[in-house]
Amino acid sequence: MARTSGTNLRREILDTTRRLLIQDGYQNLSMRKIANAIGYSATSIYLYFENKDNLVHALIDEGMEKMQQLLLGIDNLLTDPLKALRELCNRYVAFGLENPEYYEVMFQLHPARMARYPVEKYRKARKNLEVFRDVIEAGQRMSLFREGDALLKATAVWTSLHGLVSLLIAQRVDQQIAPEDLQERVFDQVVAFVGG
Amino acid sequence: MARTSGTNLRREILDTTRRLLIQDGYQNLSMRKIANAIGYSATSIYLYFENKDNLVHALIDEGMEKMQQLLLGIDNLLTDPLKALRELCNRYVAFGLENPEYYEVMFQLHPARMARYPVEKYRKARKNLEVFRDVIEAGQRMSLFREGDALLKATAVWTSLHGLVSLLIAQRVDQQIAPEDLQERVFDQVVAFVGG
Amino acid sequence: MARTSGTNLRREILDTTRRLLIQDGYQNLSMRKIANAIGYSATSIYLYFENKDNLVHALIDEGMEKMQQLLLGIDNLLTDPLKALRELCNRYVAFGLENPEYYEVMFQLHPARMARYPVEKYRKARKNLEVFRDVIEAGQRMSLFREGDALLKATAVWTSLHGLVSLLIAQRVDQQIAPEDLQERVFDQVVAFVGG
Amino acid sequence: MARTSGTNLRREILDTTRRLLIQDGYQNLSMRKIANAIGYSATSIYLYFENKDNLVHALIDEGMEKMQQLLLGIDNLLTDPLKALRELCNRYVAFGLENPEYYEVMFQLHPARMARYPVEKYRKARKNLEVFRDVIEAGQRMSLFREGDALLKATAVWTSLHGLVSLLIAQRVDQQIAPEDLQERVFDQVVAFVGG
DNA sequence: TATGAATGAGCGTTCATTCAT
DNA sequence: CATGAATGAACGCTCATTCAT
Repeated sequence: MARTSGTNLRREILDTTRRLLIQDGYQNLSMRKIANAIGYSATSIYLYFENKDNLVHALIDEGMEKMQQLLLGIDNLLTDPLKALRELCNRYVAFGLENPEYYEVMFQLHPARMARYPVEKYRKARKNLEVFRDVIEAGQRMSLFREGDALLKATAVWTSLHGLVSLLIAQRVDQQIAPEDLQERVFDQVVAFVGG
Repeated sequence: MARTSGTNLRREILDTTRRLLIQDGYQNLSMRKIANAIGYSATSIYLYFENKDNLVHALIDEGMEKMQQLLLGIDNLLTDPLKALRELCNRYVAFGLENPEYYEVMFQLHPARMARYPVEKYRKARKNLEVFRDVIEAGQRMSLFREGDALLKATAVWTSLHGLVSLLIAQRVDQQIAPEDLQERVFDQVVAFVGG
Repeated sequence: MARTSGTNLRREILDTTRRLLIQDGYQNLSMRKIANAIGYSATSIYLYFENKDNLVHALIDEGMEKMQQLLLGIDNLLTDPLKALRELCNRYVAFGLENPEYYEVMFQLHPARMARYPVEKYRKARKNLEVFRDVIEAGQRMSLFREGDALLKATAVWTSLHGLVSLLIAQRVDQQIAPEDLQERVFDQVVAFVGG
Repeated sequence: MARTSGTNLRREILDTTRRLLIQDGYQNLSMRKIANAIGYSATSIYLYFENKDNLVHALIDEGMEKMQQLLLGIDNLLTDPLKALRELCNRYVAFGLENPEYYEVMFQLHPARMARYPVEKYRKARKNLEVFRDVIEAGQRMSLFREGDALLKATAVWTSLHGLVSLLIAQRVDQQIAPEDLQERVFDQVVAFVGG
């Protein structure tokens, strides 16, 4: 029985999968659980996604695009690199904390545990890193930032941000530490490092 | 059939579990496999560990202690904080990269997704952070490092290191980046931040 | 969308099914695969065949007819029974070995395990046997063959040929035995038996 | 709950599997069906057989041994080859008709549809053929049978018998033909061929 | 202390088929 | 004439766990 208009089920599957990912994590994600959660038979999922990997891939894809739009939405991205870098950090972390389900599949999943993430999607993933790199390069051109391999610097920055998001999501940060304090401190570290 | 004195089986289970964990990853860890590997029946494990979660908890516990010993084994830990900080970073990352699967279980497993990790074990995990804090405090006392909340700084440092290890383990670092370069850059960032 | 004139789809289904059958075997034959292969929806098949069994029955039917035509195409079928008998054997075995999966469905599928194979189709299957019988009878009339119940003799001949094809298809013949040798030996046996 | 003494379940599984094989054929044999039929959980089967293939292999093995004992039990096997050959045929066919479930997995299963039947079991399978060969050789030594490659002749004989059994089991023999008549005719054919 | 026997729940996936349009 | 949407049943198999001994 068709409950909603056709292609909406695809959306519903994706959304429910995200919800379950937050709740139970990737390890405990199962096609049946998704199906039950949306009130359809497990078989139905296969009408919209070839298999579990494909479903997760689609989710990763969405996440990458969302993050990219968020990062590219910054004002004066290349004209005010100092401010932009800080805002990049802000938005990256905000995205992670607000979309932990995306974040987990996007960045914490070991590729060996999934069918290889298709090459063309990796390109999309890399775009995010390139935003950081471009901003750093812009800052370098304007002599606001120290010289040095911009991609490497971008990756180092990303490393810190990723650590921050990961620990906060996994609730591994000591309770005595206020997340906002830590976040600010990490941003300081990052900005200081890129050189302001 | 009692092959060895009683409590040794507990040890054997832990050692084998760790080995299997490092070899095959958490996803592929199963009670049956552990039992087979040590040549006992699966049932026997339950004589020493209430369930799988408990066993894994005990393992995390041991991992934390191992890492602690590794970190505390540094020469002149509190007398040469500058060198010590860099060596702390070195050893932390080395531990993570040498035991990737182990590291994942220790730091990436979401506590809410396992039976609650007992509070007193969290204290042990915290010990590692405290080593970083103590070194930073020592440096501050010797006026080698900038002032500021040492625990917070330690956490920020840890954040970067954790990010580094996580990304490398998950093989998410761009192929154009040499891991050693990235590592050095992150260490620089950390040391610069703590202020040398 | 109607791509070709109506009843041609039935033909297309049958042809494709046969192709898939020969390619992948009965076990791997599925309605969805057939549908995909012809570029129609799975549902469409049901417009022409009540269910999978029916489709396969129709295919068996066609196979029987094909074989019959093959057998009836022999020159001087009833005028030179000696040569004809040997050629019958030749063609029967060739058909089996060239279409092993098809052969299996035609002769090895247990009728009780499919929806009852309609009686009138059995008649068509019987036609093949009758070709053998007719040739034997012709030979008897010409005093080339020994007397005796021709249908029974035909069945005995068929028995040997079927055994030969079956064992070769199932790859159960000892590797030391060259298939051609075996085939010749069996033909000799058959011809000798009918009595030349 | 242990209903019967331990190792009897293995027996029960094997027997039930045979029963189901007659009923539904290999294609429709499933672990669940077996489990249901014996009133145990599907999981339990895996305590006694590593997987479905292993279970079927065990069955094939049993069948081979049974048949071998049956064939080797003939009196004066090598001293009265003429009688022995006919009795071999008798017993072979009798075995097939009385144990169609064994027969199906033993001789009709295409190896590609199962995990490769282990090599050492193939040896056992070959033993049956060798009984035929040995009798033929004995007859040749006593100048009772015509000369010629005994293994090839044995295989040709087997071919006919296999065809007979297969068609009878699959109920493909025309209803006008009395099975006993056909059987006798085939035996005549065989014996005549080996040369008496 | 240790085990053999057993299980219920679950996994991803495929299948033939139905039904409203 | 043809389909898109959907499903229930089944598949082989693995898992953590229990329980009587």
